[in-house]
Amino acid sequence: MNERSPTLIPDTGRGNQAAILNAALEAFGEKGFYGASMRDVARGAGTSLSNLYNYFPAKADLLAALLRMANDELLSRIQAAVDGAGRRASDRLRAAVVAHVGFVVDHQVASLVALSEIRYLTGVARKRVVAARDSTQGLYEEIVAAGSASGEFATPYPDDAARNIVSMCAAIATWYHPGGRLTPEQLAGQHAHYALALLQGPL
Amino acid sequence: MNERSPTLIPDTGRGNQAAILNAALEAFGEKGFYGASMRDVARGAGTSLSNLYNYFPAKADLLAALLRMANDELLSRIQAAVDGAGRRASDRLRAAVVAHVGFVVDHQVASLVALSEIRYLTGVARKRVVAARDSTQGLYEEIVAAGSASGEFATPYPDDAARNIVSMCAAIATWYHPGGRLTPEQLAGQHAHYALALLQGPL
Amino acid sequence: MNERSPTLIPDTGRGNQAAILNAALEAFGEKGFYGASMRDVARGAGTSLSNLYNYFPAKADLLAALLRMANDELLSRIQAAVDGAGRRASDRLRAAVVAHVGFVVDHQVASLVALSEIRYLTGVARKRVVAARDSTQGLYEEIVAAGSASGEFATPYPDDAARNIVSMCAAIATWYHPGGRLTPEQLAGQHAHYALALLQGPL
Amino acid sequence: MNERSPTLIPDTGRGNQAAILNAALEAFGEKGFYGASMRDVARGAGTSLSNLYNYFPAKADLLAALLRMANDELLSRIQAAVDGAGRRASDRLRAAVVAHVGFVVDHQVASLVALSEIRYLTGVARKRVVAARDSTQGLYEEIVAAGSASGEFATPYPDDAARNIVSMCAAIATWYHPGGRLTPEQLAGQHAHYALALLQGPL
DNA sequence: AATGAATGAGGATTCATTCAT
DNA sequence: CATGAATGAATCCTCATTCAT
Repeated sequence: MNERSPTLIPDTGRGNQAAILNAALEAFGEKGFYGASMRDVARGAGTSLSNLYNYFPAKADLLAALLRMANDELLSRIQAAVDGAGRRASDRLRAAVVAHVGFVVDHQVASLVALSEIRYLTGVARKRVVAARDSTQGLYEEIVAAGSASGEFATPYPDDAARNIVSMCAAIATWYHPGGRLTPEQLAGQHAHYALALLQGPL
Repeated sequence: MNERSPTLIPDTGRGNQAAILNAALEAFGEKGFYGASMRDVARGAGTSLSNLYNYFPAKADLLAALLRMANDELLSRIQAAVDGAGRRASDRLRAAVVAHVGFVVDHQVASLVALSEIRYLTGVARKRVVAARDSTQGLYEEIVAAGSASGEFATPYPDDAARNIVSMCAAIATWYHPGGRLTPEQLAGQHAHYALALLQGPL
Repeated sequence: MNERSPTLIPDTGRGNQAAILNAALEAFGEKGFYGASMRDVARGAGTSLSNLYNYFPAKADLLAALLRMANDELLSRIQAAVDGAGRRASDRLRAAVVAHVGFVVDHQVASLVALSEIRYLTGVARKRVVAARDSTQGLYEEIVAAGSASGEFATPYPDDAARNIVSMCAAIATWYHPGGRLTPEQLAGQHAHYALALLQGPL
Repeated sequence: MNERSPTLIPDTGRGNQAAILNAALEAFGEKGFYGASMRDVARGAGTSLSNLYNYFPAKADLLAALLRMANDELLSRIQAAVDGAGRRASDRLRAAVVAHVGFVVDHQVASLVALSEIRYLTGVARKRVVAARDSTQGLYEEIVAAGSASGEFATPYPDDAARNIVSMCAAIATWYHPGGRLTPEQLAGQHAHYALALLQGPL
């Protein structure tokens, strides 16, 4: 909960809600959606099993809430970074990637859960999360398209490149260890470099 | 089982073993390791629940067998491709990526399962699969290192670049649809391009 | 639950706990630990299978609880009887045997289960029950040793004699039928006689 | 299989029958009738699961065969010992007990199984084993009755005393350890003493 | 005799969820 | 809001047994 990590899960004032969500995040992160039980969540949240249902009517709603928050936060971070960047597409892209990597590092577990447990969402909840994810990718596509139009980028496959940028950023969650060889800032810088590299024309 | 898809699961002669593995692959792919039940697998294999246990003493052994096969096949495909390529690092890298993408496309479900269900493996089984995965990445690292030494590549972070190449190839399994906009060959070519792009020096 | 049979299983207030223990006792007594299923116990207790696990986390815990109660009650009955008897070792022994036989008759099924199902206990639970059993035998050994020292008894093998006394009392559970030829009191008197007879010197 | 232990299980010449019975004895002794599985028995006998059924059509038949053999051997050993003893009831009783204890020590596991697993026998098989057991006790009752008639014994409860003699001998199986404090011969002598002690009149 | 494959019933246990308080 | 008790369905897995070879 430091400066770099504005809390993902809002303190709603409703006593245990945040504790429950945090416990669910941890449980899903450790054992997966099916592997984690509501009892695990209750234990982690320090409340009773039945009390969970006063906040979330079903297990899937816990996952849905988690994924919605994660995607919203990711999207708004990237959006804000892009808005604060200059006109040039490369600057905007760099800002987006730096924000993206920052989010993954700040909320690694949430990123991991968002990556691997979305499949267990169904119906409306799933559609909303997928839409948010698409919005994120859309941001990248816009930047790439603008850069292509302006001649800054030369990639023959703008949308595919955008997707790969997202993949690379998301994949960080699967291997990152705090305190590793690279600082978060270095990691972000590195990935900004990769993103720009992907947008080059034929070599 | 066409030319592009040498069977992942060997026909052992033991009647149902292949059927069981295929059913498990399908079930794990669709519902995840915990989400799929042994009944699902039995149904898919056209045998009785209890008979599964004559072939695999535990559910986790099914997953372990699947992941071992997938990783072995991926590794040997890439190895063969690299061995058959020329001397130049860029040619070798291109061959590796093309083989990699080919595998993911041929065995998309297995690739997806290998990507997302490995976490449910424990003990020795997990170690073996992780080692196989590391071997694959090691292949890329060798190629990148050789190319860096020869001056073909200029990336300042060779190992990180190798990891991102693997991430991009693996991620294909999460979105690819046969019959989509790109043929498998185009997809492979595109990713070979991305791989080389990642290895550029400062832009 | 009459005067002669102060309840073995305490009414804890927790609604079903006593019912579950009683049902388990009956089931284990009738079919043995492995032969009885948790479904049998649930049926006997008039509750659902899954609800059993709110009270006892495993089948073995049911057995452990049962055996602990039986041994505790046996030990405290004998202890109380001995404490209430006079100084003479023969009086104390007689009191112990009478109490022992009384327990076996009052709680025949529990005695039988304690005799034959203890083998299915493992780990700490087993150790505790074995210790309680040894305590009971220790009571007899003390009495016999005291009587030997005072010259009341002349047996050349005091500890072996004590063990046989216990064996004889315990064995009653394997054949006793309420309403048989002997009243419980006669049976107790008879066994008190046997116990003293065992302590004779060379004939 | 030394001189003191003429094999309980006859070598029928039918290849594996003896091995199967021995494995069943060991398995039932270790885990109990329900706790041991036919797979355990097959493994112990070094044969296949299905081959068991060529020798014994059901699991219960294995137990029945075992118990029949054990009881037959016990009975015939006691019978022979009594027949070889002199006229005096005390000599005959002593001989019976010595033979009885010898059997329990020689075939401790079988004795234990006979003691504790008979409950899992049903129907005719059970009746036959119970009858054999009653015959053994009958032998003791005859001796005691004869000794009572002749004035050698003075017990007021001849049949109950006989039962207790049997109980004491049988109980040896539950605690005996080869190489313990007492040699088998000492143990036998001790129990002969106890048996005679039980037959004394009022002390 | 001997075996490997097969099966239906049932084993203990855990699940998400509900309800009365 | 909060809880403990309760439940039916489902979990993985093992069972004794059968059958074709």
